[in-house]
Amino acid sequence: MNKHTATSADVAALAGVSQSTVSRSFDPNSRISVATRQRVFEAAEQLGYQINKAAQTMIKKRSDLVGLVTAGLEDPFRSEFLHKLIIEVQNCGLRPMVMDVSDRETIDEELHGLIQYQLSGVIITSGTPSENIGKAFIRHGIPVVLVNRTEHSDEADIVNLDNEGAGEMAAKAFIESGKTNLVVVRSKKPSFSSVMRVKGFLNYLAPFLSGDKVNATEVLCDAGNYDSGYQIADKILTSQHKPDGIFFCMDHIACGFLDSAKRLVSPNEMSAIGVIGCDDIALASFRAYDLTTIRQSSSEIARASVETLLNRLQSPTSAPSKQAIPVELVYRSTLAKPQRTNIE
Amino acid sequence: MNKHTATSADVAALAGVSQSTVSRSFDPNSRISVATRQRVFEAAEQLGYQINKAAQTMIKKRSDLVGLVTAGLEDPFRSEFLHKLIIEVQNCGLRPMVMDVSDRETIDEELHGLIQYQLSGVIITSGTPSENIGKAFIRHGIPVVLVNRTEHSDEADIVNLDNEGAGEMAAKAFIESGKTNLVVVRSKKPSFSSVMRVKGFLNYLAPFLSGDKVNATEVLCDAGNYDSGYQIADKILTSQHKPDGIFFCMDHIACGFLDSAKRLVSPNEMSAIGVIGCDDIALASFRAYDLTTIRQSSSEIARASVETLLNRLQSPTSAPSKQAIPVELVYRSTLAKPQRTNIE
DNA sequence: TTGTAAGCGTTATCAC
DNA sequence: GTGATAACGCTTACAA
Repeated sequence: MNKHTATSADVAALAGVSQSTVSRSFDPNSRISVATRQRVFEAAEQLGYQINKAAQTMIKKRSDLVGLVTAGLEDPFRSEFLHKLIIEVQNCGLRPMVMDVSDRETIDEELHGLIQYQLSGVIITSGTPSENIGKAFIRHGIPVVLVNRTEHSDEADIVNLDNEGAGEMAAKAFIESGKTNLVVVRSKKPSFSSVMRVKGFLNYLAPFLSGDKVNATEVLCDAGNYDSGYQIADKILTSQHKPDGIFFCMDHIACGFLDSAKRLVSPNEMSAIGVIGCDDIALASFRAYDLTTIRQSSSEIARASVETLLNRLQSPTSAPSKQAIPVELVYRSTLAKPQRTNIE
Repeated sequence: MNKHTATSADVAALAGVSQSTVSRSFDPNSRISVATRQRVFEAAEQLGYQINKAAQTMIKKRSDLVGLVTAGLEDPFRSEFLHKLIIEVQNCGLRPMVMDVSDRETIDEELHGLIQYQLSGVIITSGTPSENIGKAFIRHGIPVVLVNRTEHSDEADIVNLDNEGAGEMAAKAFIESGKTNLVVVRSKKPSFSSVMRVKGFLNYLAPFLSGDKVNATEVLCDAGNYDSGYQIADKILTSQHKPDGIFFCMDHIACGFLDSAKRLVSPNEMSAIGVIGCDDIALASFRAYDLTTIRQSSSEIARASVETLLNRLQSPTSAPSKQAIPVELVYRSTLAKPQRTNIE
């Protein structure tokens, strides 16, 4: 019907009130007589009026958009995490604006462009963007939450998984199961998570290694995906010194390995080799794999990330927070839960 | 340094030009002397100036945001598709604002809220939103692209997969392989894609069915996921009349079925049963499954969807378009490519 | 090519 | 509780 979209002035005219009264009617905190608000709402309804967010943003100097910076969405864990983030952001009345920075030359430049949108905040879940870009946001008054990216920042809030704890947990599980010849596999390209996971793994093992009873090797595969796991199996299973416990920094790599292993060693032999993955993606629980793994709760991180952002919006000047979300060992068939522990 | 974010006026002051000259300098279509533009850019750089999108949107009456309406992101095909959409939207200088409408009571109401953002367009990939909501967008001048949702709309542009073609293709492959006792499995809850896939499957089979040589049964499983496929295997493989060809409307269901089948029938027996999935998600090519399937190119649909939107933005009044993206049969080990066809 | 000035549709600050 | 009125930062005629 109406050529142009209705504005608050149109509503005001129809309701027979001033434009500012219309504005107030849509603000729950404004005290307005019930009758007036009622009349305004009816007029608004009739005209199909919707607040113009651009105008609102201009005056409030803040939109209700939250930037979600991601990369590598082909990794199911990341994509699951993004999904959870989207839900969480929505649930608190904000709008997720997603930015994928995979394979981008000019990441920092493009990210800089987000400043134009007067975002309520930015949640950075990719390792790619430089440190500087976070600072640029903060300089423009846009809160930044760094997820699983770094140990420390004196400006941005931090939410991490307990990556190191995950590594330790895997190492502990192997030791408790009496495994002595251990391998830890991560992608060649170092990511914050994988490096910390390996670190935790080796740290836990350190005292055992010196006793010479246990040894541990770090193996690098090409990438963090199924195919790399498939390939790396040759290297691991045909070595002279076959391991009896393998920790993969990502479930996907572990699954590739498991499929590949079926060609290389007998089921019987394979059953003697403990395998632990990391993330607990959906695939890990499929019967074809039934992978023992360290569960990272994507919902928990998402919840914590958004909560952190909301806290920051409430108290913009408080000191940056930092938290690590705990992880959990899920026993499945690739490493059975030991009946009794071998160590105390 | 500067307390407040720099505006074009600040830049103008520093560059010694008028505010409108600054504005023009950032518009590639404006003709401005090289020297002036240079001077403006330097001043902008120095002040860390960024265009304020809210102000820009207000005057242009259109933001560069595109609404991506999704649901069921736990389905890997959907999540992969969303990923591709995000990339495509980014690549044409627009910004994806994602809205997940899964498990939402008040979908239409919430979607209505998107009107507030002066979106450049909305791409609806979920079946949940009602027809009306699309009309509401269009009434407000926001172009709508419907993806895999419906056969017809006289206002919105449509991009579909060739779902019916996919079903036909599967049926044809079975017939060519000499399979005669066929089953088609879809999720209990009807979705546009699965219903059309089944329709295509049965349509192609119709002439053979009447000859009584071939028969086909439709089986419903609980949901469109791995577990439902796992469960449905019992029903299918323990029936008196075991099928020799099964078409699953989603790869995920097929994979669950395949894992479950390993418990129920011997590998030898299983090798006589042809299985075809649909979508060609990453999982389908894993060695554990190596599933013959109908590939739907998520990149292609994403590309087509965004292209459709851009076309619409260029010519707002042209008649709504409709296209179907072709699909492709990928032979893997669950149904081998026949050497010669049995029919002409 | 550049400057001046008039909006765009809200919210916020005053009066009343 | 309500109504004027002044921003907010940009684009775009219109003038020069």
